[in-house]
Amino acid sequence: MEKKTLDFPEEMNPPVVVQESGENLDLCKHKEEEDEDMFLSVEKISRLPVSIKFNIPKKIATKRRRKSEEEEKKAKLSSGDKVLRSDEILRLRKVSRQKYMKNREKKKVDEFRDQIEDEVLLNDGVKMTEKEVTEFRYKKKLYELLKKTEDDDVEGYRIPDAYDQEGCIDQKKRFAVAKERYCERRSGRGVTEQEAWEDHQAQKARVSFGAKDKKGVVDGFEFVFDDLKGLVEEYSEAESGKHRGCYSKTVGEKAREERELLPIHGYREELLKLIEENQVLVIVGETGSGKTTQIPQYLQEAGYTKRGKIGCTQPRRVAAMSVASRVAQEVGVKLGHEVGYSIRFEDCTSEKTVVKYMTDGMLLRELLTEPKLDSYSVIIIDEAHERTLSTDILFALVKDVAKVRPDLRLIISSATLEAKKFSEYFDSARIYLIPGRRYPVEKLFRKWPEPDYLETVIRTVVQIHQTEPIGDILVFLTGQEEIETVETNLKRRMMDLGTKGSEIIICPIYSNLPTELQAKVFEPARKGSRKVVLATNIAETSLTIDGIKYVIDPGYCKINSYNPRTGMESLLVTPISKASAEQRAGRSGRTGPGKCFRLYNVKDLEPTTIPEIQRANLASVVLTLKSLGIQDVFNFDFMDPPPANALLKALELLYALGALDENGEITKVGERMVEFPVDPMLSKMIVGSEKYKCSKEIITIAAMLSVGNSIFYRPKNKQVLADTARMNFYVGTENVGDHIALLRVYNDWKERNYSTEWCYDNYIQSKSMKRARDIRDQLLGLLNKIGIELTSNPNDLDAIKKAILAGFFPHSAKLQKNGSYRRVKEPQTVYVHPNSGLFGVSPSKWLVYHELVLTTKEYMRHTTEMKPEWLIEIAPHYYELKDIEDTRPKKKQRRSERASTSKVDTNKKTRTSKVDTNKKAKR
DNA sequence: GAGCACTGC
Repeated sequence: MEKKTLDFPEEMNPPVVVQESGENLDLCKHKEEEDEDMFLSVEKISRLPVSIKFNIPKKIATKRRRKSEEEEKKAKLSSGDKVLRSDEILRLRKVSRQKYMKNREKKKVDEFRDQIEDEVLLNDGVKMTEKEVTEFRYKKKLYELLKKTEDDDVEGYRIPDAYDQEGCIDQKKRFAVAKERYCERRSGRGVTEQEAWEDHQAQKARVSFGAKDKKGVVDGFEFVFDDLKGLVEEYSEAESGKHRGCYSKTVGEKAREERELLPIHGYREELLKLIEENQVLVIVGETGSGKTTQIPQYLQEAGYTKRGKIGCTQPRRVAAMSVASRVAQEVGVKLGHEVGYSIRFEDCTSEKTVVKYMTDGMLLRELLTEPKLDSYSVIIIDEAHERTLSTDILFALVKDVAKVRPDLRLIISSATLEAKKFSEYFDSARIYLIPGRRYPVEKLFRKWPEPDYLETVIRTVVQIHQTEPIGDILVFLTGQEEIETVETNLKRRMMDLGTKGSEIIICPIYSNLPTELQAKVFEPARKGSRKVVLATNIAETSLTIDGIKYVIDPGYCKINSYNPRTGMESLLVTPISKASAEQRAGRSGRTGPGKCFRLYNVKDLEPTTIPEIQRANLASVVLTLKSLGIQDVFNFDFMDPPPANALLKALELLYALGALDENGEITKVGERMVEFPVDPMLSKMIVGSEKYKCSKEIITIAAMLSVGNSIFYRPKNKQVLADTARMNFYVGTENVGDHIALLRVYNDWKERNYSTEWCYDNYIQSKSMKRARDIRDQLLGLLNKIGIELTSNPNDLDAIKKAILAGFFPHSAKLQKNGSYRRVKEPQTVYVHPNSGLFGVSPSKWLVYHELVLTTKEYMRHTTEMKPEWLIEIAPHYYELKDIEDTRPKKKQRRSERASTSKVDTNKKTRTSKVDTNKKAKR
């Protein structure tokens, strides 16, 4: 009580500022100078679009200061603030009249600047008009004149910062002040600020019961964010131990000591108690709380490992590896002994392993052999909010397992936005909040979407470069094409600007970029220059770049969605979700306070992205479920059920492939197929290769196809050379298709001893080839496991093509008169993809293709010529003679064909619905 | 003559 009145009079508490999105940006409890700055800057955030800002000195603002209070209220309302009660305002004034006036001043300055900006905005997107240029000059002049009279030494134009009345406060200084305060407190009172803070936080972290206490959860969570202030530096030092110079202690010792500095440390006992008492616990642990590394250790220390392993899933391989290595260090054991990880192609565990990190897909695979997870005592599903296909399936499966195993503990770790949903899903499981730790990120945004965001991106980069303190810039773009466009335009712009100012180094990064070119992103920029990273979504979660201080986020990304009706995939440029926006902004606050320039308004965004399970091809998912003995996939306990027609399509396909029988139960073939971690059509192709004595070739092709479309590298300036190199794999007497070409690429590479140089010479990505080799090795092992003999038939291309058709017979297409193709079983026109070796050569009449993609047209990717009679030979249950009949009289036959097709369709439907009914009956 | 974000088993 005393503390409160003495140090922080209540009337001095800044008002709670709510951004338009509803987030509480600043909830400082202590009245300090920077609080007011923060208040101002937050207020600015809610009103200022990002563009050239003019720093108008106080003078103008002073003139406008004496406006009525009503107007002030209005202004506050319009900026999204909660209006202060008028008595509070009066008291506030009493206490700090002068300061308040200064704030007013600033506010009015901002308003004035807004007016100017609105005018600038009118000309936004278009190139500089005469009017704009004149205005620009005029304002510059005005500014300079005013500057003379004001004793202000700020030069030029800049984006508003968290400034005080004198201008821009250096963020570092700001934190130095905060730290000073922290030191003072420590000496002045018995309680250190850290202790006080921990006390405070301990009250904040609260347990809530499912959705019943939603408000509490949200409030509590948002509360814990930002009052770290003075502690931020303390903590970050602890966290980034590797950056510290002196190593008098061993790395392990240091790591162990640092454990105690993590925010989660204070909640250890409470957390353990909760886990003991509750079978399922949803944990909201913010970035930097230490949950991923600490919880498994706490559980181990509490003796959980006596009953079984502690498994912790991660959505990404690198995460599983690096976290495991960190924990092994902290515990002081060798990685792979007591602490290990398990990812595809790499099992770094032993019999001793009690804490096991793994990818979510890996746990799903383990469930196939160990349905009750008997060897585990605790399962932690980390980053559950990312909602990968695997985690979504895992949710339902572990929920089921938990019912039959009361001793099993389940911890679901998620970000705020979805915590409530997870809790509801797990039968109102408890939610526990652990505060995180991170640097503050100032968010500036546009009220309206940008008409030409690439241009705005370039302008913002230039502006940051000219007006903001040193620090690298990260720009989020949707794809390679955009990255290349921005790169060339930005270079041009920088040239136009001449030599004044320091240089910028542009680093593009996207997953298809060869590794050696990707490395450039991680090199620190030369002294005096600034790095500008142009990245796709890869920089959102997958890789972290040090030194980023500014993030420019246009708010879009490409999302893959699968259309079950047409069986076609397409990549769509889509607005990101609020969750993504937060994640992107956070990328600027990793090593120090950051700034994020949003070229959109957060309030226009959806809260979360559509989960993958609702937009993916489900063939593989359904086969996995069937193999786990889940009969009724329609009533499976999905957190967000996928569309019914997507499930139906998957069932139909699996039935056609022979993986399911007419009752919808998994067959022998299906059991074999499920062993292979590839798409069901590919696994059927592998299983089918046994018959054609070419399993060796087929697993190579399957591996190459699994890698995707990143085998051939096609740099912009060497396209012709790259294309010529690619066509070398197609030469031969026969019409070599894309599948055979891929086989040749692999075999040639193997012949050259897997040479990287050979890859360079042939415009092939060695990274992809190495991946293909890994996959092939794995497939080889599995072939052995299920007892398919490794046979080779390299010269019988027909045998290989037939084996391909064994899996891909539904993907057949026939040439039409106009040169396009038509799918045999679906009334759909498709085209050979321009990247195919069959593109532009004398067309083959019948083709089998690997996949359909919708870009500018409906394209077949990876196609190979085939003979129509093979369709009947291989898939007599699927094709009739009519389907492949060559010549026919025009009208009559067509009608009959249509009739027969629809008949087949009806048959299929009845079959499927029969499958369904049976399942329901069984249930 | 088009163009492919990112993961995972």
